[in-house]
Amino acid sequence: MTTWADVADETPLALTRRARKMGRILADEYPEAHCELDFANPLQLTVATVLSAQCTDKRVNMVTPALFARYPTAKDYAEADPTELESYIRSTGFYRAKARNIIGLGQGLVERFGGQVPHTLDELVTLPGVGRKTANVVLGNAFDVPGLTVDTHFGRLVRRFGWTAETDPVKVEFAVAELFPRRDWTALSHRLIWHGRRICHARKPECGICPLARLCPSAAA
DNA sequence: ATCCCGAGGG
DNA sequence: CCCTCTGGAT
Repeated sequence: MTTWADVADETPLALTRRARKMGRILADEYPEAHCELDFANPLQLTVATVLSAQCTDKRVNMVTPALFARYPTAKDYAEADPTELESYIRSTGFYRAKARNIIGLGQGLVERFGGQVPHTLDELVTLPGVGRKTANVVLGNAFDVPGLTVDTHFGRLVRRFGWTAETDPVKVEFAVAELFPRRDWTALSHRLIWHGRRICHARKPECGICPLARLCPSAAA
């Protein structure tokens, strides 16, 4: 078992080795882990990811077919009536703010990026509703640019694992980036999120059936 | 630090 | 009833 006392004494090299062992176990456990938002192009993924804030992917996928049919292009969002757009996305929560962001997102894309979703993090985060986490989801899943998507699951798990004690998402991202090669970042993000949803729940983690328990200080308690 | 906001689970 | 769900902007 790995205890918190062990983690406190762990060298950077030992931490890297333990983290990568855990990463391999997750890879074996979730070989099929992938983005669970339904989308057919970068614009759809960007909008779906904006909608996914504080909402399950399953619920986002319930509203996006009608939404994407009604608003096929960035220009359609840019010209959308807020009340009508809200009616499509109401059940995802935060619907007024999300509708406002998505209209601004469409306008930003039309005015500054020729109606196309940009391929860099710096450009993506200039768009309303798109923060670092959303930008990394788009890069990793629409453009095959490696990115760590530090959301609530990701942060909770890596702190429980003792990979970092940081709570600031950007610091968490940089800390985990040190532990894994770049090419693994996107898949690792998916696997952490899948594990968080299936076993390492926020409320009642199922350490008894967790394949990582032997290497996780939070399971030793 | 607080707000935005709806739906489902324990 | 409270907590949580792949956050972001003010």
